[in-house]
Amino acid sequence: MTPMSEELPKKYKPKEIEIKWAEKWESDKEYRYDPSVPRENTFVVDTPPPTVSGSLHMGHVFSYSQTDMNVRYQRMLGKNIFYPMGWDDNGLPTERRVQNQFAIQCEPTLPYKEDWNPTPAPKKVRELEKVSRKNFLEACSLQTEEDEKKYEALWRRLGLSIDWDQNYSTVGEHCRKISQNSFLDLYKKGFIYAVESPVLWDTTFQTAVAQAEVEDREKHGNFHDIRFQVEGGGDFIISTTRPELLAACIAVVAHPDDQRYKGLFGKNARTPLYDGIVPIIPAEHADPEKGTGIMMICTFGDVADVDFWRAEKMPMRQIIGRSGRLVPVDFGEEPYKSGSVEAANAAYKEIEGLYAKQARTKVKEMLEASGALVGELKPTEQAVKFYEKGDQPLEFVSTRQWFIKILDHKEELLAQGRKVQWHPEFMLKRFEQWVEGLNQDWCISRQRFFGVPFPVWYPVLEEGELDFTNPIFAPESALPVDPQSDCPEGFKEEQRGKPGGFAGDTDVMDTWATSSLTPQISSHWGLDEKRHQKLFPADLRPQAHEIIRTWAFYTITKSWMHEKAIPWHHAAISGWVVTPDRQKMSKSKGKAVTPEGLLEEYSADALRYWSARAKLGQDTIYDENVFKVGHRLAMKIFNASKFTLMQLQAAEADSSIGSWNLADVSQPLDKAWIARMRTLLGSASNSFEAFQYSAVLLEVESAFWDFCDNYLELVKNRAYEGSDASARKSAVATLEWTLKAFLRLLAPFLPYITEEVWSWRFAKSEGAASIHKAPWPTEEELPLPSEQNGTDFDAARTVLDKIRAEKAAEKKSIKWPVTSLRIAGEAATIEAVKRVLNDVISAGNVSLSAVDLQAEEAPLKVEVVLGTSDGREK
RNA sequence: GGGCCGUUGGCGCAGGGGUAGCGCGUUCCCUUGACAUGGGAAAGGUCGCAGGUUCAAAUCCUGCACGGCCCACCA
Repeated sequence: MTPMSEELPKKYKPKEIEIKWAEKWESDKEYRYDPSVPRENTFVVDTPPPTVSGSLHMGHVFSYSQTDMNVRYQRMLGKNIFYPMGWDDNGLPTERRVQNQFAIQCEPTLPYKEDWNPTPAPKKVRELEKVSRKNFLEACSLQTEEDEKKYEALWRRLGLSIDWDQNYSTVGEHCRKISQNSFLDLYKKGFIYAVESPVLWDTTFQTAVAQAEVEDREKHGNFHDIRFQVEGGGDFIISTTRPELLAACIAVVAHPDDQRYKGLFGKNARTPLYDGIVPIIPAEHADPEKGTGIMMICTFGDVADVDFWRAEKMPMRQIIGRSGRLVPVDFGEEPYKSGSVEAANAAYKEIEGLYAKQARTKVKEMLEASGALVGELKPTEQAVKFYEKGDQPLEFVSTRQWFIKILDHKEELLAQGRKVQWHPEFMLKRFEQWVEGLNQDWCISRQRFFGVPFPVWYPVLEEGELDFTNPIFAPESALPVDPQSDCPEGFKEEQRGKPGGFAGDTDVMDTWATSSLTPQISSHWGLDEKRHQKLFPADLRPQAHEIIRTWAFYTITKSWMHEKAIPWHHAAISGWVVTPDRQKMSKSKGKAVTPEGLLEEYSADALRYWSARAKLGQDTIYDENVFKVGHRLAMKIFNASKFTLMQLQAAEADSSIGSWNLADVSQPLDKAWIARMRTLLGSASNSFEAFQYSAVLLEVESAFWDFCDNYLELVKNRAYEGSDASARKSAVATLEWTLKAFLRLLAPFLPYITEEVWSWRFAKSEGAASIHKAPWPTEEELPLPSEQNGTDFDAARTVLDKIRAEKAAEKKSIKWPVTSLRIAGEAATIEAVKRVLNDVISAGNVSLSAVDLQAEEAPLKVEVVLGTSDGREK
């Protein structure tokens, strides 16, 4: 008879609850993957490894929570869950941060210093300390380890049900091994080649970049109208925004049908300033409508130039160097050509060593002085290609790079993409459009430091030159290797860099070349075949839409190239978090709000609730009001559960009641409520199967409020102190099952409050210590459906609503007595009302004698008359 | 220029051939046996515009406008 209610907590204190359970889940190793379970009972997630670049933001909270909801649902279905976390810590973002944090710069020629330790530098240091590659990499690791601890703490606090034993870092040994192995495998399979050719080049970072990392930015430019002379007489005007490339001009082209220039084809033009002699050639890609219709081809202004240069086998006059400065050239030597060498060299000396932009201004001045510039500059807006992380325009620079052949396989890759189920479906279009628009093979080498090196060396020839035609590959068994510090087989370290010896490939791989292997990294591809078979392909790839062209595309590509397989069955594409004016929440815009701060202010459950409200693929507005709504729901769960348990405990304390189960549900109102719940269970499961977690939440939430506001109100008197034992049993049996069902339905979204409430009673009674391993509620828990539907419940609610409205209109409290209740309507409705009448009059404080029911051929009519006093005598 | 998504009460969203829904906000009311971090009620929309299909269109089709995103455009 001890009232257990005293054991129930009085107030909802989210922070206490959440920290308590987060710790418990960790110490119980609640979310570990079980390798002994067969594949078909396992659900495998290919989690995105967040870039380790300082801090996680609300966009991360948003999308990672959404994945966790799907995962928790699968776990409750009884699936063994493989849900790893990785850190994408290699690559440029880390290098840049380390450079700023410690004021250091990598200088690969320097020797390693044992006793050197990175120390955080004061804010504005101009001089960067030059350190060896190895020291630099150590600083990188130090920085990322610290961040990764912070990241993990946040994920745990947010309640992500990750198996932390599966953690990996993309620059760690395991990933280097897989990544290098992938390189070797693709090389063997003929998908990889190395070639020296013009590639997209970032002059700031001094590295090649891939098409996928390029973005267009609108920039101001100016058309310079420049007069060219024609050999043997005549002239024409070219309109260009890049006059600094005049020295790199290799040809002049116009459309073959362009009457204005037809007569010039076959002749040579003479460039101003340099008197360069270049052929005038017809070319289809010249647009008569643009500029003056005749244009110069330079090495290299754009992709069209590269294509033309390659197709026509023209000479290469590469005047822009790797750093973006103009390199020295001699117009007296091939491949340069000039009618007046000395004047040309003198003119070029003026711009040699300048950056392209500076050279542009200088060339304009020189053209003006020489009289070759016609008229004024004409301003224009133009799209300029930039590396997405860079702030200087990309140039085409001819360098030796490793490539993966994707252009030859567009059709196969499209077919692979179509085998994946995309959520939402239209995201497949993004994938297809990207693949169709590809125009370069995937350049995977980067002239950087913090990354996975290529497992390759080159023989050094007698002259000290490298023999690129005979690369020496590391054997698979030796991986991972660092060709800068490891020796190839059959060589000694002393032979490094010496004629007859070897030299290591100095490049590192594109970070995507590694992260495109996340399914294989998790499955231990090439290392543990049994495990690989169990974890590959994965079930679910969650990711954001802006990286469909990189991460999704490259992952599909690699899986196809390695094993002719798709990497995962489902791709769930999340939207963005945007500001109220629909801008993407960027770091600068979202600075004021950190996930940590919001967790303090609200709760993990509230943040998760906000995440859960948005559909896949749909942007969501950052709105703290929604956190409040989530908080309110959690609190309601707390209070309504407490109240329900009090009813159960009161009934248990009554010896005339005994125990109960769903077979005891006998009252029409209860049966109707169960019928309503049955519908809910069916559609919740359906929606979750389609990864439509937001639809589940919406529906469950609305049913839950209906439960609290209506069913609980209607049934509480009968449950609490009903004199009829069987009616009372019916009530408590319904209440108990309903609460159990709601808690489980809400558990994927609000894992903390539901776990807390579950622990009050059901952890024991149901034999599932954690709600997150309790079975997902389905119709099978319910007795076979009777002829009952929700009608009786609807009837009760309708009448109760009328009574409430009348009391509100009369400004009376909800308890105010009703002295007359007349209900008229169709016979079926009246019958329904009759069946639930006892509950209605009890909830509405109506005396039974005051009720008058009339069946008639007319819409439902309810008349409520209130008493003149509140009925309390004293 | 091509593609995709969206346009529903002040705001945020759901619905998707058959009498317009939810939440927030607003107004009014209520200290009812868990919950005032609460409860009840009310006001508020001819579902972007124009055509078409249909007995019936917010819902399907066509066109347009506006917003967003992706891609292309670099003389």
